[in-house]
Amino acid sequence: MAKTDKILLVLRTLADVYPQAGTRLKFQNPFQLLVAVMLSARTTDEQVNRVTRGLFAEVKSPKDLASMEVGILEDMIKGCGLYRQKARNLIALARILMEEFGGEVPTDFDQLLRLPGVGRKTANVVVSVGFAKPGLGVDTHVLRVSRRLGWHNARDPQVAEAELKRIIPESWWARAHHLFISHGRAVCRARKPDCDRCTIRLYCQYGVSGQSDKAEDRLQSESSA
DNA sequence: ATCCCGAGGG
DNA sequence: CCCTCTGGAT
Repeated sequence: MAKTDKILLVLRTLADVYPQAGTRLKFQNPFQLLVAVMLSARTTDEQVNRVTRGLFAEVKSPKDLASMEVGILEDMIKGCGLYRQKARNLIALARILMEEFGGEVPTDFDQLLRLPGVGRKTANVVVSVGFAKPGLGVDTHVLRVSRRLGWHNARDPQVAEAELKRIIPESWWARAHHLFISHGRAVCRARKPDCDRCTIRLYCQYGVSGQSDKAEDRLQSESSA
C-alpha cells in the first residue's frame, strides 16, 4: 500500500471515530478565534472555554480589547496559564489590528505571524479554521500523535509541520489537526496512551511495538540535540 | 536553553 | 513532588 493511502486510511479511520472533531469551536468571528487560540497555549481547552465564556461577553472585537487595562484583562483570563504575557500580547495585538488592519484579523499567514504572541501554530489554525485556507497547526497533540505513528521523527514543531504538510494531502490538513487533537486527548495521551482502545494501533509504530519497549519514556530525558 | 504560569492528574 | 495542558519570545 502506498504511503499516502496508508495515511488517508488512518485519517479516515479517525474521522469515523471522532465525527465531531473540530466542530465544537464556539467563536463568532475570526477575532474571537484568534483570541481563543492564543489563550489555549499550554492550557486545557476546558479552562479556555471557561475563560472565553466571560471574556467574549464583553469583548467582541479588537476595539473592545485595545482600550482595556492590562490588569483587568489579566483578571478575566486568569486560570489560563501564562496569563500575564497573554494579556499583554492580546492588548498589543488588538491595537495593531486597529491601527494597521482596520480592526480586522489579517487573512495572510505571514501577517498573522508578525503579530505579538502569534506563532506558527496559532497562525495555521486561524488561516485554516477561520479563513478556510490551507494550514496545519502543530501543537503538542499533533506533534505527539503523528510522531508515535511514525510519520516523522521531529521534536521541533516547525520541522514536524513541514514534514506533515509534505505527506498529508492538503485537503486533509485542517481535518488532521482536529483529529489528532481529539485522538491525543482521548486515547493517545501523553502520559498513559490507551493503545488497547486505539483504532489505528495497527498502523502505529508505537502501538505495534507496544508501550512495553519504553521508547516513549526515553523521549523526556533525551536532550534533543 | 529558558522563561512565562495556573490548574489538574498521578 | 513531577508532568501535562491545542506555545511563543528572548
